[in-house]
Amino acid sequence: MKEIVSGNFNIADIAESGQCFRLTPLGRGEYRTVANGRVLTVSHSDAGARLDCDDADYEGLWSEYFDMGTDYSAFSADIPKEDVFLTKAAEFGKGIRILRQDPWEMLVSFIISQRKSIPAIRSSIEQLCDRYGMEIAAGIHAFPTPQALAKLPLERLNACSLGYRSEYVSAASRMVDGGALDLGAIGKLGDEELMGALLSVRGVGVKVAGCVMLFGYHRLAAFPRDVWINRIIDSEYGGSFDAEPYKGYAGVIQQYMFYYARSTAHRPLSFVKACDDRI
DNA sequence: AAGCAGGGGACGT
DNA sequence: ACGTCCCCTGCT
Repeated sequence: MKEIVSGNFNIADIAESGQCFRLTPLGRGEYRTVANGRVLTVSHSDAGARLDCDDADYEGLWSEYFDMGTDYSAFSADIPKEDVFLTKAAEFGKGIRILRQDPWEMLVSFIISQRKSIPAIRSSIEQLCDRYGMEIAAGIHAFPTPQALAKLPLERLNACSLGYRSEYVSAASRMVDGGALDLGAIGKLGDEELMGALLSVRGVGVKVAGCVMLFGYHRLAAFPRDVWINRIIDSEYGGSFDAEPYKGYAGVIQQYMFYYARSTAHRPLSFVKACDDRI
């Protein structure tokens, strides 16, 4: 058991921020994540969060995964007070951290995400993992390897509700498995070049590539624009938002905007009220 | 039960 | 730059 004392670590905020699909609520404020070929249970504590792991695993594995080396309070401190929306959004989402997730898992997950709602994305990914991922604990499976997916006939992928995305996932798997796309090597490229390399994958456009950069390669300058972000830019910023002032951590700003907008829109009134109470 | 909102990219022009 | 097609899931 490892307790993390930080005002900038809230596992519920992280789970709802749209960056991960395998961090799931177990009830009673507990969450389970599957990453690094391991399973981890995380719960709230008064001071921050409680991780169900020992010191060695924390130091060797989870500290990195939860990006504990980054000071998130510094980001919100930089937001100008005149930007009322962003100031509120950052306060609301202050428990968000950008997880350091696996590039391969992010690539496939965000290819699948296109034209799907978050519950639908989660469902597809769970089916893929349950059927083709290695069992790492009772009933819990790791994300499938490129090799495992590369050899599947399209019908197997279709059966996981991938729809027209099956061909994209299959092709990407074969690219990575065959060495045509080296996810480790492109991680050494600069932001522009990395974007270019990701865009060369069929089924990957600017938005998906941005998500892979931000969540799989921890390129905090990436600012993926999805329908929620565009909606905010329209309603709060008159149709154009300049992420330039936040260069270096625009992706963190994106997360605050996304999480705040989704939490206040189309939710039960009780939830919205609870949100207001926190500000 | 049935109707409907939700969600990016490829490709052709 | 813009229009069209892809076509199913989860929620109400």
